[in-house]
Amino acid sequence: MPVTIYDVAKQANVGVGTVSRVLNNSARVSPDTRQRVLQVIETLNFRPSILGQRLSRRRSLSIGVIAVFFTRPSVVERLRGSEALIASSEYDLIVYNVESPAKRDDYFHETASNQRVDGLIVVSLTPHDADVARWQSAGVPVVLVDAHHPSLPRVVVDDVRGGEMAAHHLLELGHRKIAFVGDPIHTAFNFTSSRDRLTGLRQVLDEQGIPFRAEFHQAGEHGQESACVLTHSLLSLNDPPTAIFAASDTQALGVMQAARERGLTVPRDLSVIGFDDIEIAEYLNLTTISQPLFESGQRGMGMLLQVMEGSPRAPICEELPLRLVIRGTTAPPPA
Amino acid sequence: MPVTIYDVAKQANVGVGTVSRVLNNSARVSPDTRQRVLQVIETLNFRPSILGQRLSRRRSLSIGVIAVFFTRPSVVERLRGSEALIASSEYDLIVYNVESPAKRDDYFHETASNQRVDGLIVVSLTPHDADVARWQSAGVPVVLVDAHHPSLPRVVVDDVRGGEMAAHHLLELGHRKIAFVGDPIHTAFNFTSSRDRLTGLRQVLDEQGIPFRAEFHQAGEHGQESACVLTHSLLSLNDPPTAIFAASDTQALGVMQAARERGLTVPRDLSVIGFDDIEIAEYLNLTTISQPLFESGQRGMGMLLQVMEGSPRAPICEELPLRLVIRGTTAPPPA
DNA sequence: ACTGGTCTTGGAACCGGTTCCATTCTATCA
DNA sequence: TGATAGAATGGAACCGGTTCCAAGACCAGT
Repeated sequence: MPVTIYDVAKQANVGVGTVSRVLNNSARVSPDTRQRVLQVIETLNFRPSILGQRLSRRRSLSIGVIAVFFTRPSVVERLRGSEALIASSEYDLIVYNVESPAKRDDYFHETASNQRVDGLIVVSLTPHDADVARWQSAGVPVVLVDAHHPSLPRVVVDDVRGGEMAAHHLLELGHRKIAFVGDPIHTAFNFTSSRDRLTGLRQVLDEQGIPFRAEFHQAGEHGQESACVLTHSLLSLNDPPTAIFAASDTQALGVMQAARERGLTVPRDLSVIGFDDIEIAEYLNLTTISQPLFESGQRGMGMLLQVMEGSPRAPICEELPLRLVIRGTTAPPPA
Repeated sequence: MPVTIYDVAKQANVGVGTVSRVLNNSARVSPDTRQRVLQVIETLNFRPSILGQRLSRRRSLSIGVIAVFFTRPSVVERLRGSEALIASSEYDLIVYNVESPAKRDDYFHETASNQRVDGLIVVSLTPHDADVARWQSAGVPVVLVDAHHPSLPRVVVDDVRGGEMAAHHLLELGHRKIAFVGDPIHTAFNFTSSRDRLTGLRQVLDEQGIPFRAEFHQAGEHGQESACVLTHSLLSLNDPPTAIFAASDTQALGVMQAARERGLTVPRDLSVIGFDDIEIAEYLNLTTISQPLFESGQRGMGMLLQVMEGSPRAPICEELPLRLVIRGTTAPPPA
């Protein structure tokens, strides 16, 4: 039923090779032959089957993105960046949403065997050496976004530095009692950003000779509700913090909610700083460490396309800049 | 280099047909032959090429989603729903992000020609009859989410009814001066929801004999900033509204921002009601009309999978329920 | 007229599966 | 024992493109 390249060839009185050459308008075809073939393609309304192309070229013409996808606004923003760059290419974008370690491993495997994708972007997930080896032996280029592996190109931010920036800001405002609300140190997904941000905070406090009290470190499942609960226990302490650094804006929302529930005014009674600068942060007037989310996805895709073009240089680690965005949720501590 | 079905066949001393039968473990193969083939598959670490399968089955084994994608939180939520359902199937999810009418038309065309996708979900975009005809003649099943077309199965909400619900709520609180902030009546994408929600509002006002003043209808580009600007002009009127119905939560954010900028307290000085119940609405304590976003994506995908299984019944229009969620941004008008 | 080179072209082989038909083998029954 | 049905299997044909090789056409130079 559908019209194939053979139909076109017959109709135009040429061989299939010639039609193919016209389609991939590269090889040398005489102008009038090309014209005739194009004419027939037009009248028959022929569109080459992508399935046939994919098999014969041994390329899937699609790029996969594996991410802990929709649970975090930051990830959506990164994905937007990747999509923006791919839209003008010949590739389709396939999304693999990870919701459990098992799912992650599934996808890591699947993308490495049969030629499901020509290239892969992995967001915020750290692959094991075995995963990397599998991708390499399968010849699948992989770029990491917001994750590290020594033998993979990647685009990252310096989370430790980000933690330091938040710490300096709060110290400069006069805070000495600074608490941290973040993810668990060990998560099923091996997330490192929350841990690194805490490290930055502690480094600065150490330098300044300010002890970081154990009870000022609160960790729990990523999310607003959890952060709210953790903040309540912080604010119930005998000597509560005057400032809270949340490992993400989402968690900062929970912190502010807890403050509101206790009748505290931010930033008069409590300063709050977040991380990421997701869209809603501006509306909420949240002071935060801004990282270029959209750009990270875009640059990751850019690097991937380059690698796929065949520039097999040593894996690049591109570091995107962080920026302290001072808005309205931080102020000097109450007198 | 990669191991094929022929390698397996030779090694196992059987024909390729037999290997194929084992792979699709359906046809009758003797137990010990199956065992032997599976053994060889294991030792050779054979994974059938998805590209070969796709061509021979003439199916792309993937499902596309066309959406005005990442610009709206509500769309992300719908997409999550679709993804959740597809993850356990054999299909890959390809996302097509529409950013202009031209892009939309591109995607509408592409998905209808060559066998790019086996099925399609279209979110919040209304296809033309010509588009529908093209998909039908190409045999591509399509399901609409948050959009209408008489010959396509779809999952929708009753936006007019939603407008009525918002109107009743505000009237019951005692408001008589109710304004509306929404999208332009005619958008490049033919969005209807904002228009329908306004219709609902006006119907109720008409019934109650309350005139709807022309200057109380403000329309502009979808988004927070635009809504903020529009609200300022509403609040600058000689006889300003006491309540504003925003066509979406995103726009309600802009409304509240404008109120804040003018030193007005919500809901004491001004009541605000939104639409959608996106995630942030709960945090902001926003009164809104809640629609099941996640579920809409999920149900759409469910319908699509059904249609693809081959239940060619008449196109179903499934209507999801709306729900008034009273939170903290609506109150009786100031005395 | 013959030689050698370039340009254009046809079509077979191939990519890696699925499917169907023909064949072989085995068991059952008259 | 021979006929027959059914199960198991091999492999050619096919899906719809791309690619490569050989061959034909054409031109210039001697």
